[in-house]
Amino acid sequence: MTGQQSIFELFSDETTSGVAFKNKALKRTIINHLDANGNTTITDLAQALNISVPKITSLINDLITDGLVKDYGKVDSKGGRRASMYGLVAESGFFIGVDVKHYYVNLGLLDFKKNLVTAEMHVPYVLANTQESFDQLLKIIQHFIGTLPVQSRNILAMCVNLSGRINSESGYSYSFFHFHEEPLSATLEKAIGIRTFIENDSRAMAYGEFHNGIVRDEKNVLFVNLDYGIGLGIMIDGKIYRGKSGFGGEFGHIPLFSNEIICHCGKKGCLETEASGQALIRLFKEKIEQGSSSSLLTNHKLPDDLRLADIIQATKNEDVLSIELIAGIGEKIGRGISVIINIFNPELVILGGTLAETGDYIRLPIRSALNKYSLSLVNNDTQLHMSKLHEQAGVIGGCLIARDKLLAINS
Amino acid sequence: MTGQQSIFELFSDETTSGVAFKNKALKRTIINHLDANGNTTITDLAQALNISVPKITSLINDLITDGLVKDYGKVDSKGGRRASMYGLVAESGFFIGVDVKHYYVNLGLLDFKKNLVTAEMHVPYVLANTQESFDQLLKIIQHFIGTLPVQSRNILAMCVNLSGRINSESGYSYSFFHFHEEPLSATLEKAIGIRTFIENDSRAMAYGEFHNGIVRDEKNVLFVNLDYGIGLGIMIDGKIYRGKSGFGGEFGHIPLFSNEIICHCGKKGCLETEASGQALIRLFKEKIEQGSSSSLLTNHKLPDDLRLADIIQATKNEDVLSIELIAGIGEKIGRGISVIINIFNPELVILGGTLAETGDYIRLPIRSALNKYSLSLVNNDTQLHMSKLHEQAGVIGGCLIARDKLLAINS
DNA sequence: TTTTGTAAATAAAATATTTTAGTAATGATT
DNA sequence: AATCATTACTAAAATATTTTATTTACAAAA
Repeated sequence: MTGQQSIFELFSDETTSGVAFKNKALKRTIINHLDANGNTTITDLAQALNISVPKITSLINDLITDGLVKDYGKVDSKGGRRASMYGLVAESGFFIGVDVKHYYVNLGLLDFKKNLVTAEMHVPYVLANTQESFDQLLKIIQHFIGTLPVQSRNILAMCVNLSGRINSESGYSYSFFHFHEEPLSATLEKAIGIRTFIENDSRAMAYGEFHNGIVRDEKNVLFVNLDYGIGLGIMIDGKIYRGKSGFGGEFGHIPLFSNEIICHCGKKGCLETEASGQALIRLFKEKIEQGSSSSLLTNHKLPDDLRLADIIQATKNEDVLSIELIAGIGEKIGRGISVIINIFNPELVILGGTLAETGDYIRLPIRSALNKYSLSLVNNDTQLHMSKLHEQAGVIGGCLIARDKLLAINS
Repeated sequence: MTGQQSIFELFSDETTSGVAFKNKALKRTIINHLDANGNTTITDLAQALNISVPKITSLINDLITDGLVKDYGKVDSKGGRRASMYGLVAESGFFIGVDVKHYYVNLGLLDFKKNLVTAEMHVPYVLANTQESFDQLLKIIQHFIGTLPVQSRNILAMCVNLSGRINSESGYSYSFFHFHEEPLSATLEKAIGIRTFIENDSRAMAYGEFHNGIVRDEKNVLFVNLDYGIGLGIMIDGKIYRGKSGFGGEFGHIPLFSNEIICHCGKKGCLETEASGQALIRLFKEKIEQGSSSSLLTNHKLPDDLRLADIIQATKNEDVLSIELIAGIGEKIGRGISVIINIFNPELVILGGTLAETGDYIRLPIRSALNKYSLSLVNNDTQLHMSKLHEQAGVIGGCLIARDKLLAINS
């Protein structure tokens, strides 16, 4: 009976009570259902939600006048009157994801039906913990918004992914841009003018894969982000797990090795010291110094700023040293993953991040290490897959987090 | 309007729909609320559940005629009419927990309000994977039920805790008593005549601590069971985590060491090979062979079947060798725990199981290992506490699992 | 004591929701 | 092409729930 209320109004509980409150809750339930199950009929909704057909009809009509739902035409029938299909309206709202990497930024725009409308990949940028770097990031975001084909007031929310320790609930980032008293999310929100969330990069990528990537019905999934560092995104019971202060999934710093390499976290023996992009680069340089050869050498010298992307590219050109080193790294990563498989007994482990782009070169050694180190009973339950969204995992994940946080989905 | 329906009826969804279904759901919600929040008033319930006062009144009256709820008298007021307090009825149903250890069984009876009515501890029994051992266990359970002061038809459910790999959803036990095609829970149910669930011992103990022990409002908690093996119970978002097939928390077999000791799981380097009760006994025997002295020696010889309990007792008598070895074990356990702290960033880690009964002898080396191996930011979030329920954790946890599975609480 | 302010409980009225019965639409069958 | 069986949808009736108003109960202040 309300009609024409804004999305923001529908998704806030303030000052409503009694019947109005219940109707709002029911509408949100319907939107959630349509989101999770796709377009459906009134009869199906009534059955799934245990609400009478006339009531669903009236709620759906409300949602249609609100512009959030529309009639997608009739279904085929096998005898009997054909039912109308109702579903979400893609254009009723948009969401921005900003995936900040070490040397570039990816940005994307998602519509209400979870389609990626636009993506701008590899915008050059150097992430550093300075005010200049932050200002630079703001400019990149503002420029991106300027290029978008949608009105800015239809952009409902944004999520910025950063590496390091982030409490996405409070909005504080501890590893980067922690310059003010106020949470980073609030600073961003003021500067950009859009409701903003922040999230750890690995968790955002994981979120993308979980809700718009390779995951289908699995509810307990691990996503391993293989990049300069090694990150972990955890989905439990269909929800992203963040830990007490948002520091869950610090997989790179579990003390798995008995070496003397001091990790940038200050401890010794971290997984990351031997099984990460950083470690790969270190080993690569060591090998070259010891006289190994590689297609990356020009005049017997490595480029000054040898990047992970270079080595990954080299494996695609069959560079033997790169391939060998990646196999070694993979074996160690596999040992790390076997730890979390034993603990989580997940349905699926996804390998993502730049290193995962080497495909079987990294997957096979990981697979064999899992067989070696995981309990077979536990291991048999667990599928190992490569990322489906590849380098877009972060943007898509970011957009989805913005969307789902705003709509209170999966929370 | 229904009145006088049985608990089983209320907690099954079959063949009900429409208003009747919704009323059942509401009643369950009320019971859940009373369970979680204790006795409360109609006004409070109406506010908390967003249901009108007259409706709550009528549901509460129904529950009273059902015998599930009763009036606990008036609250004090500071002006205004005094409200009646309503709460669950302790005697409306009972639950049995059976905690099967290596050398004894603990049994307990819990009432509807989560009070432990009776417990019979340390009933002698030797756990072995044989039919005889199983039959013996059945006899112990039947005898216990015979001694109880409540009618058997008021015992609503039972849970049996076993070590090893257990899928509590399907009811299959893989490490013990896997003699038939049918799930072990079904075999037990037929033999005893009470609705039966089975659960992994560490998870059951964890469940006890989570819902009736040291945990207050924490939602992300780890329970480490230090016994002959080393088990892990995981609470995430207030719910016990079981993993895909119920094999989650295989903490004892993470490959943390680079030793050559073959674990009983068949792998090398498992945490359990160096940080567990088994390892403690092995080390103890080695030390004695190498000429160390201990109060456990009689005529320079160890008892043939040296048990963990003996060594734990010895520490209480200030036996130096036992204390030293436990400190060493603690250090290694601490390294293992630091792995899961980094991954989970939990609010609380609870140390339980027989080894935890050595108190500070085990806690302090664990604590110092955590400082050494955990990321400090993550570690600062995490409290480390000893078990509150001690050896009763298993029985209480078992009873609670039976109760909560039947009532569909926390699921 | 009486009054007053406040809150709970109940009753009555107003709304809302479900149920039931009936109508519309459609493919399959005759 | 007409009828049948089936399902969606809609209208009206029946029931349920909330809202509002009233009564009851209680402590503190006058």
